[in-house]
Amino acid sequence: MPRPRIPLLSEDRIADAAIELVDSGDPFGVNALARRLGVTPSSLYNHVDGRDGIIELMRGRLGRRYLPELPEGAWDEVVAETLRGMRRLYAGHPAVVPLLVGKTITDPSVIASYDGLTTALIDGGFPDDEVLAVVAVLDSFALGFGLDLASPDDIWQPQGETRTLGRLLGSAERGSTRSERAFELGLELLLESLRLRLARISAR
Amino acid sequence: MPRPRIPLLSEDRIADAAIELVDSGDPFGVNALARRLGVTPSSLYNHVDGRDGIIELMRGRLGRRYLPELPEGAWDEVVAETLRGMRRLYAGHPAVVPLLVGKTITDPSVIASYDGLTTALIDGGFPDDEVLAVVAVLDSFALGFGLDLASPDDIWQPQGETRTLGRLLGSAERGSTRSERAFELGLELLLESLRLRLARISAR
DNA sequence: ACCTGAACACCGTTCAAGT
DNA sequence: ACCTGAACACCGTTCAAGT
Repeated sequence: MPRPRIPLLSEDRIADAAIELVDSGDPFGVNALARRLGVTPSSLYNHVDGRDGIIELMRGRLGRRYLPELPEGAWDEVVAETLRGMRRLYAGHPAVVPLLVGKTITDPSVIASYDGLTTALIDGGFPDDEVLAVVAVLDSFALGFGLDLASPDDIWQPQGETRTLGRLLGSAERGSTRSERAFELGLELLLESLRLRLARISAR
Repeated sequence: MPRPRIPLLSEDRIADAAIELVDSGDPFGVNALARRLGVTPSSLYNHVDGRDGIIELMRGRLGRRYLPELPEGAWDEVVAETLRGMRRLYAGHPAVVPLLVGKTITDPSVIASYDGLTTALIDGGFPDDEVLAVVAVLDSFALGFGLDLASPDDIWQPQGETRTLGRLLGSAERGSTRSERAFELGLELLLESLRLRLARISAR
């Protein structure tokens, strides 16, 4: 079946299938993705810039679905809203997180989300030369969390005796509840001290 | 050269060569590692449990080099000391960070480090059912930072106009200085509000 | 016990050929 | 413009053979 009248593939169809593939628990790969789309691996290269290109498409597709565009309100509301969006994205699709790390972000809607964050912080009164550091902190926190969600159920597997860790792991809440609590705790901690810091800056 | 009188390989030699390989910027792989060790890929399987096994060996080797064992002092000193150890580890070997994520931690010395963290928090007065969440927050933060260090120089690459992000990126400090400042900022923020939280808990 | 070399199934990517 | 099928270089892993 060469050159069908209406194309079998498109960027969106490829991105959606890729997300489905990864969500299903199967390892991500160009060949597996092609199989799922009922198509030859080489066909994909008519639409997409290789493996990394597909991953960037996934990022964009998910960003548009989960991240607020043009968030409004006070800086701390924007921060909370954006980070919660990231958390929902990562929680909904944990297995994609490891694919996203360490790759340059180009997707416009995701860029827009970070732009919203920086704009809110500037408008809120944080100094120019500090905003990117704050964004890096927030982003690291969220990403680290996403990876926590993507991790195997037992992140730590002590082989011998421990003083405290083993005991706590035994009685620990599992999975998403525990993780959501930890996330909200971290967000609260970060926001609280950011407010404090801003107050000190403003007082100068 | 089959079966030399003294073995060519050992876990430590393999781990060190793997770290060297990744630090050099070449992509990690069993074949590349074998080449660097002057050995056939299949030889490695006499010492090591495949690709993932090698990665866990790297974690252990680096953990022993950078993480405090049996840290002493107040809980917040232990937290700061441990996180700074992680930061130095990640900063010294950023390219290994992406390999470590999402894999179960079994190496005893790394386990011991997390055990030290949980023990310090318990001793400091944090309640049993909150400590693992706090550790998850701290770990997420550090790991996110490691990944930030491992990221390409331009994490964000806006294609079109932005309101703020583009301008800040233009005047941003680059590389490790910026990253270290952001790390210290984040650590400060987290510790400050953890202290606040603990004070509230104790006051109850 | 520890290394080699051949073999295996699989990976991402390129490209000529077809319509 | 968009798909196929063959081909390429490379990947991690297994295993019999050698000492």
